[in-house]
Amino acid sequence: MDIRTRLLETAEQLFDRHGFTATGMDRLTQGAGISSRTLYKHVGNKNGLIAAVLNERDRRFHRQVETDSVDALFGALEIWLAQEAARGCLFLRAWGETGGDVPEIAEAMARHKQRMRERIDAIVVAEIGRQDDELAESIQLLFEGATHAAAYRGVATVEVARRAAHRLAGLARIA
Amino acid sequence: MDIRTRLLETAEQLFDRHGFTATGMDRLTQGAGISSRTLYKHVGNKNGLIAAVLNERDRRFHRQVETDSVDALFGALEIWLAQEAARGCLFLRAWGETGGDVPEIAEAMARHKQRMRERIDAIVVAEIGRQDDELAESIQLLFEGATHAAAYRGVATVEVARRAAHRLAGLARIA
DNA sequence: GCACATGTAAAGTGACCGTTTTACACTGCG
DNA sequence: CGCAGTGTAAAACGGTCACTTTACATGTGC
Repeated sequence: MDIRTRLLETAEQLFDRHGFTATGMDRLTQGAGISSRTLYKHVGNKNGLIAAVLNERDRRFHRQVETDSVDALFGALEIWLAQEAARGCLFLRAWGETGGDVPEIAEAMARHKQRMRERIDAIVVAEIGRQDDELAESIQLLFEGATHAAAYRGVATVEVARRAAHRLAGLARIA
Repeated sequence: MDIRTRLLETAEQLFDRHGFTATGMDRLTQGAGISSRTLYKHVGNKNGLIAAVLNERDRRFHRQVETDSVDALFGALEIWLAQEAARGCLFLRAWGETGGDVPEIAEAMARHKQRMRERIDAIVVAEIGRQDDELAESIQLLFEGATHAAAYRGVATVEVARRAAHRLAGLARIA
C-alpha cells in the first residue's frame, strides 16, 4: 500500500479513537510504520496531517452519502456509523480541539459542511420536486443531530432522524 | 469571589475557547490567579478539573433550559448560544478529546444527556398531553443538531430547529 | 500564643511534545 | 558508474506537559 495512504488511514483511526492533540507523532509514525522524516516530507507538519486526513475523509464520506433520497441518505449514515464507530463529527472535533485557530482545518470543516448542504439540497429537489431551504436546513439539522446523538444513544437513533425527515418532507410536499 | 468558582469559570472559558488538551495548567492557574498547589488541592488532577467544569456547566445549562414548551426550549438554546459562543457541545467535546477513556468525564457527559432527555420528555407531555418517545427523540435530535450546526451556520439555525420541532409536535398531536 | 488550615511563589520532577538533524541503505535512471 | 530520490533508524532540539515539593505568609479558633 502507498505510504501516504497508509499514513492517512492510520492517522484517521488514531485521531478518531484518541483525539488529535492526544495523539503524538511517535504513535503515528509507529502505527504507519514509517520514519518521522518521511512523515514530515509528506505532510509538512501535524496540522498539515490533520487537514490531509480531514480532506481524505471528506472524499470518502461524500462518496458514501452521494444518494438522492432521504431514505438513502440516512441509510448511508447508518452504515457509516455502524462500521466507523460513532464519536461525533470528526471535522467539528478537529475544529474544536484547535480552537478554530488553524485555517487549513477550519476550511476543511467548512468545505465539508458546505458539500453536505449541497447534497441535501439536491435530495430535497429529488424528493419534493422543488427547492426548499427550510426543509433542507431541517434535514441537515437532523443529520447533524443523529451524527452526534449516536455517540450516546447508539446508531438506532439514525432511524428516528430518518422518519422525522420523512415527515417534514411530507409536510413540505403538501405545502 | 470564591476560589473554586473562579477556577471553574476560568477553566470553562479556556477549555471552551482552546480545547481541553491544548489548555495547560499554567494558563489555568494564571487565568484564575491561584497557585498550582491550590488548584490540585481543589480538584485533584486535570481530569478532575474537567469533570468539575462539566458538572457545574450541566447545572447552569439545565437551569436555563428548564422550560415546559418547545418554543421556550429552543428560545433558551438560542440565548445560551448567543452569549456563550457556539463551538458544539462541550460535553461531547471533552468526551471525544479523552477518547471516552476517562470515567468521570464519560459519566458527566452521559448524565448531562440523560437530564436533557428527561426535560424533553416533560416538554412533550406538556405539549401534546401524553408521552411520545418518538417525538421526544426527534426533538432531542433537533436540539443536538442545532447545538452543533450553530458552529458553522450561526445561531439563526436554532429558529429552524424550533419550527421543525413544532411541526413534528403538530403531527404527533393529531396522530 | 500556638497549632492549623489555607493560601502564595517558585523551583524541580521526569516524561513527552512537535520538529530537525545526522548518518546510512536501497533503488532506478542517465 | 555515479548520482538523485526516497526511504530507514536514532539521536538531539528546545519547549511544554501534568504534577510535586520546598519554603514561607497569612488569618482563625482553642
